[in-house]
Amino acid sequence: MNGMKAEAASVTAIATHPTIALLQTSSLVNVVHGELEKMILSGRLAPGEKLTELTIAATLGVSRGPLREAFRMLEEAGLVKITKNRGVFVRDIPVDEAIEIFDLRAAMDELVGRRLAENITAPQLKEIRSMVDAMERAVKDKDAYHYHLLNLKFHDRLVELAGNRKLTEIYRKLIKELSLFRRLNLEDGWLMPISATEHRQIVKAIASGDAEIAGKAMFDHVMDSKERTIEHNLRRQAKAGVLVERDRETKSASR
Amino acid sequence: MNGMKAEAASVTAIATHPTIALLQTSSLVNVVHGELEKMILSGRLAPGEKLTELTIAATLGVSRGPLREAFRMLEEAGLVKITKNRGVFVRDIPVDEAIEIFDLRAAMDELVGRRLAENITAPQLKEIRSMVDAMERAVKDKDAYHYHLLNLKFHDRLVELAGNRKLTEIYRKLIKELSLFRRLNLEDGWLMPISATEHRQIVKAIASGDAEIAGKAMFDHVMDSKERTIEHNLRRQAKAGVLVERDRETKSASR
DNA sequence: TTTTTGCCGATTGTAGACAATTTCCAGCAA
DNA sequence: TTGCTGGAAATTGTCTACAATCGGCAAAAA
Repeated sequence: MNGMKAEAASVTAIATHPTIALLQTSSLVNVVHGELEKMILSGRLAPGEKLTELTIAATLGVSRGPLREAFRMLEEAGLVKITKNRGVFVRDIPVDEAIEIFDLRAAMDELVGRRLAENITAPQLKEIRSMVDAMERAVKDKDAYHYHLLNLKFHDRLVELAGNRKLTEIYRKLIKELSLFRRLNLEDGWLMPISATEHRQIVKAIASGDAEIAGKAMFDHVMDSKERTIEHNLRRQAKAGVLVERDRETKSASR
Repeated sequence: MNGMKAEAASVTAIATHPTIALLQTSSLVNVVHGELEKMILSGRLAPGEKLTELTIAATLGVSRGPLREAFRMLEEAGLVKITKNRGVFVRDIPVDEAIEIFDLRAAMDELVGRRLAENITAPQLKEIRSMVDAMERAVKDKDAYHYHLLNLKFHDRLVELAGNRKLTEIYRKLIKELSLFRRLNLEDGWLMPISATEHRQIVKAIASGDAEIAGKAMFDHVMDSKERTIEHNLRRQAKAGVLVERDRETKSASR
């Protein structure tokens, strides 16, 4: 590579390179953890799926040591479940737990709403307004997927703007877990307009500066979102029957 | 237990022994994790302290593998910080983060108050009343340590009774992290009476069945508790001077 | 003196080997 | 067919060994 002679100089110089800086801070464990998380959240590794150490290790090209450490992190984050002597499985969030997470999120988002009403700045307000605009365009275009992404981003940004890092951290963990709730993703197409309207109201409440109203707007929105998601999910399950579930299990077992 | 062959019977019999049952469900990793957590929360491993793998491994009588896995779990839980190629350190929660945790806790406890006001049963109400009684006795006895324990138990029980397992899980994680906030533990002796009074009000509000009032009582209590703790902490720091801090850093650096 | 450079010990990162446990399947009996 | 029983294969749990990296110290240069 580049001149190895000037060692000291090259060290500081190299550290500015993003890829090298990454190597300096993140070990294999971090990389593997990130990789697995992406695979789980994207659905490439489906809920209930077994993660065999040797297989995954070979796939990612690492040994079992770092992989097991990454598994422990994912377990603590609630994305996988480790059973002694049996292995690691992608977690499947049951409806009860999804409901609990929504309720908790509602309380957290209420806090977000209050804080934002008190502290938001003009440019920040402008920023989230433009996000709402983008979502309304997605509604008009009937682009459910895009709307879904914007919606995630919108709420994430609101939490971030509330300025409580711990809150942000836990909020994001909850969202990740929630994404393991069966096919919560998109498909809630015809509900977009309602959701979009509520977003407009949220921004209005925040802009008004009334903490309680803004908090309530956020709280109600999440609770409504919960109702919609759960109900939609139950309907799906009823429609598809339990056969789908059995089919999926059989397929993964035969692999 | 019922008439199987000798072997099968003995297996099920053994499983009833608590220690054996533990061995069946928990691996070395879990044991080590639990042990380290206890040592950290009890203060035996102090914030900022370095946890050298070989040393800890020798102390606990395990190899580095399981220990490292336990470290990863503790890191994800926010109890230690892992720095690549430098090692594992017990985390030191800065004031900012403690404040953030209190604010978040307040929002969560507000939810707890609301839920309890709506759903609490008579025997449960009786139970928490008796806990408040016990705390008031501790106040009379000026037993700060006992009060501290009862206070933790009281709030933990309230969260538990709210019936949201996810909420309970995260609440407990936050409490653990918060316990790493410097000398939050006890020492807030003269503030006990105020806190005790607020507890009485909380129970009253819950018993009234008004969700919003109960929620607000919980919220305010946590926020007051935050103010007391932070202020108390700052005063301590000011009294001791910054010299202590410098001294500690110098000592650890020279090691 | 102050700074720099090179080496050495200590510690962490990763990989591989061995032990323990579970799972799967063939074979047999009811 | 159903259910049980061995035993082999697969998988996980743990340990040990080796490689990579860091921090500190001492010697040399400015």
